[in-house]
Amino acid sequence: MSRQIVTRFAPSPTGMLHIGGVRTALFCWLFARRHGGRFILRIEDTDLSRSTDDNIRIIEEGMAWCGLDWDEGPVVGDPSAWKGPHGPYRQMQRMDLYRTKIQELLDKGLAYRCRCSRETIDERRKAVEAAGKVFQYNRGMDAGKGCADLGHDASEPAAIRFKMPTEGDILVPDLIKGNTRFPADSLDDWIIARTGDGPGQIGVPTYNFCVVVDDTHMEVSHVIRGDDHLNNTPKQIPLFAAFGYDLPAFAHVPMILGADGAKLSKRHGATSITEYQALGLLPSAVRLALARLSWTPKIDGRAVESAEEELLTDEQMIQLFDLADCQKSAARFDMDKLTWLNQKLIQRAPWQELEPHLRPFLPASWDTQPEAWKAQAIQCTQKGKSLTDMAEALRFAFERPTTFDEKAVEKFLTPTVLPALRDLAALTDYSHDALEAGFTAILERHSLKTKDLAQALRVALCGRPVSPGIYDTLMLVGRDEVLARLERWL
RNA sequence: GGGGCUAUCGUCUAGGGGUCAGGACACCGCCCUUUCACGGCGGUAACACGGGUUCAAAUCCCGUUAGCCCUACCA
Repeated sequence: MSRQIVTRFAPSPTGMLHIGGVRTALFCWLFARRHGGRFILRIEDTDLSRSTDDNIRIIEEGMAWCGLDWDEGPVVGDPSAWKGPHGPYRQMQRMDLYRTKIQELLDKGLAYRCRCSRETIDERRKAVEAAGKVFQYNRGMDAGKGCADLGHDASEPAAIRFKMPTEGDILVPDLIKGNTRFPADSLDDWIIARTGDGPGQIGVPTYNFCVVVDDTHMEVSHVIRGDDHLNNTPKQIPLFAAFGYDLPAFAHVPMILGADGAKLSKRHGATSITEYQALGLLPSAVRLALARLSWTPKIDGRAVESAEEELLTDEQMIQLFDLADCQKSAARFDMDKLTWLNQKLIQRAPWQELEPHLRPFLPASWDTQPEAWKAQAIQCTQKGKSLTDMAEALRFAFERPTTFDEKAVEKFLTPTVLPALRDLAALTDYSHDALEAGFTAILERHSLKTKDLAQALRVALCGRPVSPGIYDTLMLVGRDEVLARLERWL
């Protein structure tokens, strides 16, 4: 009987929800969904000095906006509530478990109390480095100088260190990177719990300790995380062994770099998911773009081969997702590709589906418009690259222009078209067909080309020579308002 | 400094001994056109470097270089 597939995304609430984190979460989510498993959101808030409730909320909201729903994890807006059988899902609320497990290690002699102060360690580090060596606690030149063999009791505050193996290699099996060997002597006895507040107290455990305990107790089958954690894995593996835990499968996914190949940071533009939302991107486009960095979907064993095949739905992504088709190397973030994906997804979405995403970018009066009007407004602007483009393209429908493109006025609102404009005011039926028929008749009467009248109208109605199809423009503005806007030119 | 990961068009990538090294985005050109766009068609463009192994290397091996990660009582 095989274990159920369980993945988890375990962000630290020390800042915005980074786009790289979202990608990791997306892979975890896709993998869980692909295998009918469970996806856990766990908050790693053991860094007391940097974690905040605000940041936890930002993570939850960002995940929700991206459509990355979790089966187990915190309940949005209620710090003391959670869903799932393995809670709580905030590490600071799991201290009792950690302390029990640390005591267990202490009792078995697999960990020890360390009373070395930061100052003394700094001194020893300097000495070792002065000799041109690498400082490692209780290794090499530092061997025997620390607390490893002193058997300190709990009478004084102490940090807890884990006894790491000193010989051989530690093998890290990985579904993406393959097998990697780390020499045991490149790792030292690391701290699993910070110095406690007083004698007998065990302080807040550190990340590398909590992940091992939590991943096991939450029955995580596949640890999918950024490859910046690959180097942490050989520290964690002996800990799994010390507890007698089974090893989960590991999959370290490559980092996302900025366009210049450097670590993705603010100077590359948007890094937090909230910024992508504000840019007018569809969550589905963000998901696809992120998924396609370092992952090549294979359809019948063949990589996608056309623009059409690039446009995968969530269902297809879930169906196709396979860690074996993931790249080992880091990928640069490509805003152009995201923009293109966004445009294509906007184009093919039913207007009703687009409406809730578009609404935040439109004036409040949008809500009072009739459904048919909304449908038309959306459909005739669905060629835009983003929701913000669409909103901008619809401005004319909400506000009377206050300024006019001078060059355009000069070029299109010529004395020869004004009589045609006057005739147009006589049209009363604003259905598409009637407008077209009326238009054609007016053009013939005044020997004008479509372009002449259409452009003149655009400038008079919108202030600039750019708008949706001219009949759409007229219909969206509405007859009364068309007449009002035309008045100043006649 | 030590340890680890990585390396095909500008970008994301396919390809894993014999391919004209394929696709997508971007870019350029042409066409369509009531504006802006959309759309259609076509084009430019890559195996980091140096050694091996082999009849044959982008592909396998070694080295170099470069980038990234870890080396915290951060995660």
